[in-house]
Amino acid sequence: MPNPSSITLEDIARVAGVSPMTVSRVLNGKSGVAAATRQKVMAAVQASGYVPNLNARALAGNQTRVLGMLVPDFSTQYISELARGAGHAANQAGYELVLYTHSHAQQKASTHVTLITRGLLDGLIIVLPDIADQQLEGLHQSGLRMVIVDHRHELKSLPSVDADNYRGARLMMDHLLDLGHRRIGFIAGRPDTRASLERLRGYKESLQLRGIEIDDQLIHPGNFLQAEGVKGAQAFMQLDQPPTAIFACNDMMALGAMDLVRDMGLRIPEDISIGGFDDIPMSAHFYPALTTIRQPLFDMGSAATRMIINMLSDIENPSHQLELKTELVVRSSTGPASN
Amino acid sequence: MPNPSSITLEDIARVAGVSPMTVSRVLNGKSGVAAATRQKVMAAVQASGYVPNLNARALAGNQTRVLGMLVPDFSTQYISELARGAGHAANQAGYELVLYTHSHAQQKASTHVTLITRGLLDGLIIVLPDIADQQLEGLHQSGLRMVIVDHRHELKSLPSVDADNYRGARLMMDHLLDLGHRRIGFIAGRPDTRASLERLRGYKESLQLRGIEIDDQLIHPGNFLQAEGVKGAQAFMQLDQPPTAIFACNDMMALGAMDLVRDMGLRIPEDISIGGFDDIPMSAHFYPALTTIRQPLFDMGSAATRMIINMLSDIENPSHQLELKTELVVRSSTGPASN
DNA sequence: CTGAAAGCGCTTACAG
DNA sequence: CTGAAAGCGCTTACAG
Repeated sequence: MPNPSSITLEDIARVAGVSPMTVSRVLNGKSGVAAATRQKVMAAVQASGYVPNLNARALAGNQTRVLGMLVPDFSTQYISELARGAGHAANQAGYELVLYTHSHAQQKASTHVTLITRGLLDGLIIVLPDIADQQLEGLHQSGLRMVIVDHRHELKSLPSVDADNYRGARLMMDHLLDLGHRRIGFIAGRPDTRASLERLRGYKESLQLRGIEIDDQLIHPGNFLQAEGVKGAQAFMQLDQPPTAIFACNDMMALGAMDLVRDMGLRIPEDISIGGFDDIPMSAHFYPALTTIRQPLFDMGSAATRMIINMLSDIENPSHQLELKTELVVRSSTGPASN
Repeated sequence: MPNPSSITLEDIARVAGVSPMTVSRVLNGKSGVAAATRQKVMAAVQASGYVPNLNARALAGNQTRVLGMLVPDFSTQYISELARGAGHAANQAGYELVLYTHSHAQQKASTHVTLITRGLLDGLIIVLPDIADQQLEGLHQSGLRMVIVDHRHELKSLPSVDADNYRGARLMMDHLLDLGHRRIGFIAGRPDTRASLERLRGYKESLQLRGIEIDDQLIHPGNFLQAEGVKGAQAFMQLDQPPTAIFACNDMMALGAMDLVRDMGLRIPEDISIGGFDDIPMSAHFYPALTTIRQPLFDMGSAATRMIINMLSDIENPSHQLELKTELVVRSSTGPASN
């Protein structure tokens, strides 16, 4: 058996005694091939271990059947859950999913995106883009099939998938408020994300609805990273009147807040309650297990993939701006207000 | 400005008033082009936003300058650290790194690997392969540039990168033994990995060296997942004579063991010590912070990438089997034996 | 230092 | 139901 990677479609044609065209047809599952012919071709493919060259296929004008997912990094479970969902949906539909990041790249992000997309990918899922809206728009105009997960601002024109961040924040706040908390610290997320802004809006409106004044000292900037959770909690605990609860904009920052608070010798939730956002798998194993807002990450990933595949099939896709529900998951890090 | 994705090298040639050949030369940084010509071409490229078609480039016989990393899943920080390192080294050398998994794929893993590799990737890093050794060997024979990270068994012929797992296990055991522990439970990793076997060997030999008999009840099978850590710890704690320390084969299983032990109302490390392996970033934030063995994951990823790039450049690469050092990181989950 | 030709391995119209 | 031709956008020898 020769080296599979040097076998071409023409070789198969020769062995099967048909034209390359016919081999192409059976390989692509097209109709209009006699059963007997199909058999012969299949047999030759099986016997040789032939695998089509994706570059040639793509160049000849069709598609690669590989989808890309561009992520800010590989390090959080937020990303991995999204990727699991996207990968699952892609494979269901006969596509490959490939992940990449441009955090290290020297080139401008947009060039980078164009480069890898030109020919290699049929479509792209962009998670938490740190590319300017205008450039994204340009990419979209230029015909790149894409959907944004957790987009920046109000790109109403671009296909996107998000969770209902505002409502999620409201749920967490109502939970905390119902437990009697009145001073609640808020650690914000990356300020260039709509998700973060929406959660902040939920925080503020929840307070207002109960007639509680917003105290700017209780709002700390953040960036979704653990270390910022530590800093936020630290700032809060140095206040004359520290909060009795902290609502961190994601689970990793909640973890950071827990680290700090525990280092100070406080008990969770007896002395202070802590809530997160995301419900990454790990959060159930924090100590104490984290009360958080569940984003359907897996579903968001698969929904994004299905949207792209629909675009590829030119199927009309009415819901270009998908928003999935969030829900409160009560575990052990929140309890009645201590004072 | 026309749609960048429809501009070809020929368009640039026309605009710059040179032949396509010359454009190709400047794009690829080849010598033997007049400075003035180079300038003209560059200007045309800049103005148009031209980006080369990777498929055409690859098909024409060269390379894509994209490397792949095939991983069992995207969900653990063990993977993300490896990917960070690999991505960094790739970008340093002007390559892209793309991640993918075949866990959902219906097809046989090897077909899958061949498919995506045919044309799309210049080389492949395979992490914790669950592909039969023989098939890997076949892939290698067929000319695929690859390196295995954490390989299965004794594939001496394949390029690989590993940590010194045996020594790592010895370090943890010596630490525990020095703290006075005599009954130490061991939760094993995925049995088809060499890493797991080597750690088990380290466990056993450490005991023997101190003249402590090996008790099979204190060795529990595992698979590197959190849930298996829970089960292992559970089995140990039901013993007539439970261990005073547990050494889990990776950090995620150590986390599981911590979960269980705490649910039983035991204190860590006062009542029982727990040690892990990997030193994933999260482990410093477990409660209590985990004592573990550090694998240089980032470095392993970048070393693997550099090995592939060397192969691509036909640079002789003497050290085809790289083994990186492990070290003990003492934090708060281990302490003196309690009885 | 620069260019004309052939070809990489496929697929898309177009015939029959 | 099947095939001969042209072409996708590049690059590799080969000339000059």
